[in-house]
Amino acid sequence: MQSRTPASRTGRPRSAAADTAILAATREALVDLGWSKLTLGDVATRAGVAKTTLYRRWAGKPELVCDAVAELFDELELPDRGSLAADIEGVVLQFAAILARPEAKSGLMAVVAESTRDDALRERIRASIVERQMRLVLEGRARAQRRGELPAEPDPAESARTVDLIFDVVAGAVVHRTLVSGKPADEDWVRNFTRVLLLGLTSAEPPTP
Amino acid sequence: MQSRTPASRTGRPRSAAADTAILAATREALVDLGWSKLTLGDVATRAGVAKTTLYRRWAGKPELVCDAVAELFDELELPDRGSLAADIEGVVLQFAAILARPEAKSGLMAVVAESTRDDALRERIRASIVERQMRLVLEGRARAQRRGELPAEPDPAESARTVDLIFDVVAGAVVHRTLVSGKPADEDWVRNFTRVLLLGLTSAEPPTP
DNA sequence: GGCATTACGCTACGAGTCGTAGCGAAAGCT
DNA sequence: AGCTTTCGCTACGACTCGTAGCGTAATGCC
Repeated sequence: MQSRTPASRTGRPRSAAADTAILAATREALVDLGWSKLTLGDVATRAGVAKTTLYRRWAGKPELVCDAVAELFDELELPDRGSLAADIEGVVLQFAAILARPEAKSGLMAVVAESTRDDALRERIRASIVERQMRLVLEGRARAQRRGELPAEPDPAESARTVDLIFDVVAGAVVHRTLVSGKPADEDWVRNFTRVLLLGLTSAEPPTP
Repeated sequence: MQSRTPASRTGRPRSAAADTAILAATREALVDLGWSKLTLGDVATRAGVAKTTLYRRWAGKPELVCDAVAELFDELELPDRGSLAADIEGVVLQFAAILARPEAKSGLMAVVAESTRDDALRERIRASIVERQMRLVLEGRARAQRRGELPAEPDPAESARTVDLIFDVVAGAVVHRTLVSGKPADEDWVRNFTRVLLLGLTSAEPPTP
């Protein structure tokens, strides 16, 4: 996950079971203690490994929690529900369900907060968490364009800007609803949100006089 | 700010200058050290007060940083720029400018992360930070309805739901753009965002066949 | 003016966490 | 076999936390 892959095939290999046990223990500790009271020593005890083993694999608490939280987003999928609106509603509901879990709530925002002063951590988050979400947006958009539900955008720069905008709006709204407003992103809310988003993306532009 | 107001008018009053010095020192420490390395002892030294004075006024680091960050949002205003689109663009640009400052980046997300396990802190954030932003949404919407740019919504429940949605979309998108995607919410982005949002809010709803 | 009351600065303290070093044993590869 | 790397364990200095205790300063009430 984080170790160098180079051809160091000699010596005792690292226990793969330890990795999964540590990441599971990290999520368990996030639920029980939250980010601030979570200590690496406690995680090591929960995982049944020595504290030193943890420090050999992860540089610190942010990196460990980043990897532990990232696994939560592995289950995100983009099933074909027939229409763009239904596809969006499905993915957003999945995303909201993950964010509703306490280990995601406690961990995700804290790691993002740390990343504002740590470029390496920011890149780690981008690669292991954001990347996967962004890919769903790209897939969904391409599928909708094939269906003719969204206009094709020939200019690649303009297209990239649109994808970025969609991504920030969707992910940002769900996160803000769940973590800041503290209200559930339930089916009613998602339906409303999807309606507004789709109208915004598909409506003809007014002449902006 | 956080002390009880009751008629305890006897005894030496708390120094108001100390409050402002402490909050300013907190923001300064946020810039220099970030959330995780910020200690109350260091803040006390920067502010020129004793560490015990800090603990007499604030329960802990999250409460202190919450108050320090909240003051950043005092400057938010809603000038009348003539049209709803221009009003939104103005406010969003103000909001983005605040979020671009390092003390806001480091502090805001960390406090929100803490609030996921602390109801009192969540309420403190709501009252001192979120409340003010929400009021701008309400004002802007009422103004737009007076101008006829947005449809009047007679049902109060439906109206509240719409306002909540707008708020989460606007604040969430800007925060996500700035802190997660790590890209600036500049004029181009804000113009694009405002266009999509307004189209979503003003377009006639399709009959969802 | 004197008195009660509260805030302040300062020092010191136990408790807890951090990240690391050092050791012997275990588990692979050639 | 022999070599190499990981693992579990213990112990350690350094640091931060939040609080207690004390003498002093500033205000309101009489």
